Amino acid sequence: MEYQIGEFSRITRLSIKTLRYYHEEGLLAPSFVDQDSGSRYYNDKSRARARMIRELRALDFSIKDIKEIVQNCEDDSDMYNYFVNKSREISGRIESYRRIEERLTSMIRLEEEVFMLNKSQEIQIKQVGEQLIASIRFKGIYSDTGKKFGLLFKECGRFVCGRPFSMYYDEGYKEQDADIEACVPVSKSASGGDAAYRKLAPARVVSIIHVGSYETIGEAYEKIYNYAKKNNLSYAGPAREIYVKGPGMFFAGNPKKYITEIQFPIH
Amino acid sequence: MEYQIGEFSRITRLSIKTLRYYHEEGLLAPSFVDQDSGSRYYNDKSRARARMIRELRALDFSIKDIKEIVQNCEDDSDMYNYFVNKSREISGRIESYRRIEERLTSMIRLEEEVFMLNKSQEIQIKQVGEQLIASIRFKGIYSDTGKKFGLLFKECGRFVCGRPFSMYYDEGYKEQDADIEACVPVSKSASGGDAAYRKLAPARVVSIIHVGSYETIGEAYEKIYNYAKKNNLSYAGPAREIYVKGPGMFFAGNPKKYITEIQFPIH
DNA sequence: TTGCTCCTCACGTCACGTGAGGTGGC
DNA sequence: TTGCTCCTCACGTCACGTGAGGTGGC
Repeated sequence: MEYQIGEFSRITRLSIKTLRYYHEEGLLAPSFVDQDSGSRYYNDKSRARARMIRELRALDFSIKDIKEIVQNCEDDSDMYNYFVNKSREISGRIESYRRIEERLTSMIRLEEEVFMLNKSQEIQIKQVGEQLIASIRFKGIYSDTGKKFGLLFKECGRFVCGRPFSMYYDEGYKEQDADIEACVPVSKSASGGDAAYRKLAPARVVSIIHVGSYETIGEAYEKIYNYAKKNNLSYAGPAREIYVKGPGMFFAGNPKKYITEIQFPIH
Repeated sequence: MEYQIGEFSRITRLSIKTLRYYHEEGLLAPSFVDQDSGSRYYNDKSRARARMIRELRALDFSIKDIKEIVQNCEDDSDMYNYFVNKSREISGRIESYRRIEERLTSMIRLEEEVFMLNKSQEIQIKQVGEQLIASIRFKGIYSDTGKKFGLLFKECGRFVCGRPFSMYYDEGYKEQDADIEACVPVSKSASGGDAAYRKLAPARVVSIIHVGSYETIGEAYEKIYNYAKKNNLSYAGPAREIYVKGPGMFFAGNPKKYITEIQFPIH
């Protein structure tokens, strides 16, 4: 049987343009070409070939690969090496997409958490679990903390598994020479770097979410103090400031939208 | 600080060509362009932007996407929808690559088995396990079997989990009206189609590998009969012919390389 | 003069898809 | 004449990379 290109296209589910392209590439020549009109005609042999090309394309082989395969192979087992190489290539691609997916979902989760926290601005008492942290304790001014986080992120990289936070060891506010510990939750401890690793015991905390720039964080502390007094709570250990949302990975963002959670451990 | 394009390229790990392309696309304009020489100069602001573009490119966003993002977003959380969509897209791609990988590895495994069988051409007695099969039993000539396999593959599709085989119920060779069952191992039974599903009991079998076209399969039967006589074995149930390697998925291949395993159940 | 860094412009990539404009036979 | 099917030719895609050929300042 002979088929016109339109018929053959429907039979093989390859578009007319694709068939013409394969002809041009010398990959799938029609069985006959009318010299006057230039019309292409295909037969059953072309059909088998078209099917094969389709299958190999579906397995992500390039036109160039397929040309080579039809040149060199006359049996499925001759294609063994091509399959092995292609499989490696595909595995590699899956792997790198998987990594991208992971990063995307972690950022999505992060933004969803931020969204939730944005809504719950009540003071509450809650339990926080034990966590492994990497930290750098130093004496200096508040704005030095950023650099310490930089070091921590550099050292812990992909083992970072939570938001950075700092702990304040002074009894009150100090402009200079403050005793600060920059911390980051990690999934694995290491050594040889700038960071110290330790487990932070579980704790009961009074928590408040502060939305807005760091300049106005005093208001949040005020609320916590008032709450603690009213409810007769006594502090246990240094306060933690968790940087839920600050300058982002991509945009510095609007400081009015920054989110900080303050946690005061209590007995 | 201002940087020439070469310096900036090393800082950002974006090639000079890439930087020029981003400029042309209006995605990352230099902070200053020398009108005489056309030389581009970049500053620290360009640096932050370059970093962002790099990150987004690494997450597989297109240049067009990134243009839109920098237009519409001023905060990481504004990118939420872009992340969600990209994540879906990537998941889809992973899924389709996973399917390709699966097909490739199954074909690789198949060819490896064929390779192994090609080497072991001794008669042997072995145990075959229970298997669920889909089958069509019919009376006709040997060459009808192909069509039945066609039906079975069509019906069972991706549930096929082994090589097709046929069972012969006649006592001797019959040219016509032979009583044949075309079978295919499956992982799941169904109903409503042409196939009957049942479990094939485990069995002890005498097995021989026949390499070569089906025309010469008589030789293999001869060897089996002789072996059975010499070892006083008595048959239990119909013989199975397992089509280990016939015309391939891609190439018809050389019939001299076809492989058939004959299994004779024994007591 | 040589070397270095920068520039623009044109072309290639990969597997087709999208027209525009035209033909031949019912 | 209209409709249908076929054709060729040119251009677009996406994010750059690869030259060729040239410039300006040390």
